[in-house]
Amino acid sequence: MDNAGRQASPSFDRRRRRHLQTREEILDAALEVMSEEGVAALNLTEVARRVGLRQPSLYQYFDSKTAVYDALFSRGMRQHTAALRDAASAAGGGLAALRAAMIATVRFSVDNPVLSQLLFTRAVPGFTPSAEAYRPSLEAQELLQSELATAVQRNELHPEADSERGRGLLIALAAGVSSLQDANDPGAAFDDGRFTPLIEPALEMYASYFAPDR
Amino acid sequence: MDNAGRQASPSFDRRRRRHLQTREEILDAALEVMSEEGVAALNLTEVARRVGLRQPSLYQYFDSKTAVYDALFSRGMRQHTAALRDAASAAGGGLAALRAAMIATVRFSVDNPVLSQLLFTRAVPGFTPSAEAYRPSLEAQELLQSELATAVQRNELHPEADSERGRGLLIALAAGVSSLQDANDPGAAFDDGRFTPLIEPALEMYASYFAPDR
DNA sequence: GTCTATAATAGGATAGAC
DNA sequence: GTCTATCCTATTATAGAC
Repeated sequence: MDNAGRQASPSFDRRRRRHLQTREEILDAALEVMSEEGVAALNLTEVARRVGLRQPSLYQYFDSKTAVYDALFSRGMRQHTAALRDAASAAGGGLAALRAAMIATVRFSVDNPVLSQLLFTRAVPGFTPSAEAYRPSLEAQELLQSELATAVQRNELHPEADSERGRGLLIALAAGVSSLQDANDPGAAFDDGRFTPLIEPALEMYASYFAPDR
Repeated sequence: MDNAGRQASPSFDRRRRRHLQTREEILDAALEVMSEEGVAALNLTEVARRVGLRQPSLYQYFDSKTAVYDALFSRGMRQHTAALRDAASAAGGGLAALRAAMIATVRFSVDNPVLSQLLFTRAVPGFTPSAEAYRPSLEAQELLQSELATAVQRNELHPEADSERGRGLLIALAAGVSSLQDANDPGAAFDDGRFTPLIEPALEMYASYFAPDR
């Protein structure tokens, strides 16, 4: 191959690292712009300005505006899945992990409202995520399902909790609290939100509805 | 006044009715376009084409694109409030009315996803509804609160249900089910939705959590 | 890899004839 | 009240020099 030697050289690695770093900066700037102008109103000229480039130079990093959205989607899904996984594993599995995961999800949604719109709603007209970008969300689903099974096995929840209905209700609670917060107290962080504390009684309500002895 | 005589004449009334009717047709077409292209991607040229007019003629009916959004918002809020009010009064007040109102809200959201995005989220960048357009939603809030009070008085719900926390949880349930449906099974009507049936156990969960004897 | 210049398009809004 | 014509601006994307 032509570039076999170049791939092995340290300068090539440095260049590639720099390239990837600039890509990240572009994505960060894109999120900023979307925060200010709206998810659907991503403006590449403004993004370029913020990273200190001219607009055509962005095409060295992304093939199109849609590619920027897709990279944001992919990175966002990975971040969300990681947050969920970390919270669940720190809580030690089972019902405690489910609680922690749902709280982490609300926190993520509220602290990243723009990204959440991109990830969880159809806010951007032409955009459909690629299969690769969508994949991390499958891991998150599996993780949730596995913790539900654990909670049932540990006799922390009724077996009915580990059904499509039970899973749906759990997710609906997190989605509901997030959207309530976003609609009625936008801009507030998770820890300052007027509605985010509702996730606690919501999970309590869920746990008592699916109590093991029912 | 100059037009005192004209206002009294039947032809003036006819003309005014026709004008208002065309306004409605424009709003309907706008919703159609938004359904296909995205809430934020309202395109006045396309709207004009669908109602059989040229784009500049729309300015006889609305001063600007924002005015179209505002009229949609106003009409949508009135429709939602009416649906909620009708459902509640048909159910006879109290807990039954609350259930009916929440189901009506989910139905409205799922059957009008685009309109719901405009009403309940910040999907359209530059747009903020006028105070007048926003008013009907206050009536809906009062109605909900009054039925909560009734349900407590009738000993159908624990007094704690009629608190900010209780109200928040109730609304979060409806919002959660709606957003779950929209995100995971978009396009389906309320009666065919894979997730809309969750509103029933959700309300059951709510009622048992706020059972009067707890 | 970044730039200038520019193409290509789209879409909101206004002027003025009929 | 509707039209044609047009303006104006914004913004994605490409060509080609350095």
